[in-house]
Amino acid sequence: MSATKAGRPRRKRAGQYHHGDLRRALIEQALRTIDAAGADRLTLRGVGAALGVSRTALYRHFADKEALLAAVAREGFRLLREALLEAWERDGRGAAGFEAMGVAYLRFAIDHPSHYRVMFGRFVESGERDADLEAEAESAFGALVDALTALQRDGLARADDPLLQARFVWSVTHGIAMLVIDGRLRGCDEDAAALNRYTAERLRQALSAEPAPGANR
Amino acid sequence: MSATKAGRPRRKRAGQYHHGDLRRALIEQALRTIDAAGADRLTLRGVGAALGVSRTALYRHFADKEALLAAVAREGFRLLREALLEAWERDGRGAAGFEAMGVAYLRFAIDHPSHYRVMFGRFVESGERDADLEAEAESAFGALVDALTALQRDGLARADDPLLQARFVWSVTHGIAMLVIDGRLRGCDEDAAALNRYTAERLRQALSAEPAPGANR
DNA sequence: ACCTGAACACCGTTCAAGT
DNA sequence: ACCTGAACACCGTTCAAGT
Repeated sequence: MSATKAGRPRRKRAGQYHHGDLRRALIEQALRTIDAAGADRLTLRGVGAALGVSRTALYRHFADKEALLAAVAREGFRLLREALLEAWERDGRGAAGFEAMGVAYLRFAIDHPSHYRVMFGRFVESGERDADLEAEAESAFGALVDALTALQRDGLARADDPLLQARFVWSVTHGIAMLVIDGRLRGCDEDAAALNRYTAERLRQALSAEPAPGANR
Repeated sequence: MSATKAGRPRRKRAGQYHHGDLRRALIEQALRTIDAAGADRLTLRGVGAALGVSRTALYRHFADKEALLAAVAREGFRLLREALLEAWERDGRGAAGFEAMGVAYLRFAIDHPSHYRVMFGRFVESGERDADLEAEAESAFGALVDALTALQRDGLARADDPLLQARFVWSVTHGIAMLVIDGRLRGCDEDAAALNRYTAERLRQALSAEPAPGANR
């Protein structure tokens, strides 16, 4: 729109570095590359080139490649949390909403397998972890804890430690997500659907108030 | 011992390439590096140097770096399968043996987190997968299917499709393993132990023959 | 402040050449 | 057959210099 945007697109004008938020643009470009080709194929030089920016411009906003990946992972947990909350609330904050959360979780992993992989499996040996990333992951996990607490209040789930219960549920869901995006279920669609159905049943049984005989409480 | 081993250790003797099985040595060296520093830190040049061999010698035995990693992953599934079978048989091929398998699985993941990570999470975008690796992974999974089949025969588990049931159990265990080695459980030891205990209980409940009323079968 | 361009120390992989 | 050494096309990262 503005006159300063005119001129040859390949040519850099003096004083015209980059439009508004380069940091944001870097994250989004990295995410595009990761979704399209996987995190292994991500190069800082490629990200810069795609944005028409020098390959060292990135270092003004990120300490190194790991920091960029941490930002991408953080963005993933933010999107995941939003998807979980949306599903939970849309389907009535009850048993149906809880199952919808599970579906939304798997959908996220299946739709963005490379992004999902960056969110986990990083920082094994790094020792130090990004505090913001940690907080965002905890926040997404919190959506699950809150849902289970609500279910317990309404007598729809065993009255166990919600944190422990949430970790168990997360383990199951994360495990399925990994098996699916690793392609370890052969007849992909059908097998995955069957596993989802079976798991939902088993989870219902595992979390229901114990009906077994002999328990005095 | 032999006279040919004498001489300067840094100096290469003419005609003395490498002792017996270089392929095996390459896998084991790669595994050492991965266990010590993580798969990200693995370089082919480093592996060659550690073995006193040129950095291109590797290409006589592996097509590329990915192929070496596939061999390392395959070795992992072999070791995992052995650990699972050993636990299952040692503890009596029953309910106790089944729980021992779970413990052995988590022990493997915790003792070799980087190796465990290489076994999963690879080959997202590669398309083609190593057939031998696939077979070894299937074989390890088979140990779980066999155990569940035996439990069902003895009336110790619901009579569901063993394959589906095994996938569910694997998902849970894999999910926990990932949470633990990602360091997502804060008070590492204590929290992990509590989660293991809780999960074992929930799994018992989820796999027990359904005691719910109203079922006519 | 933010960005650039050259430079450095690495990679994986290829290939003609040695034994 | 198996291994070597030089070479190629890449990386991430640093840094003095520009505006």
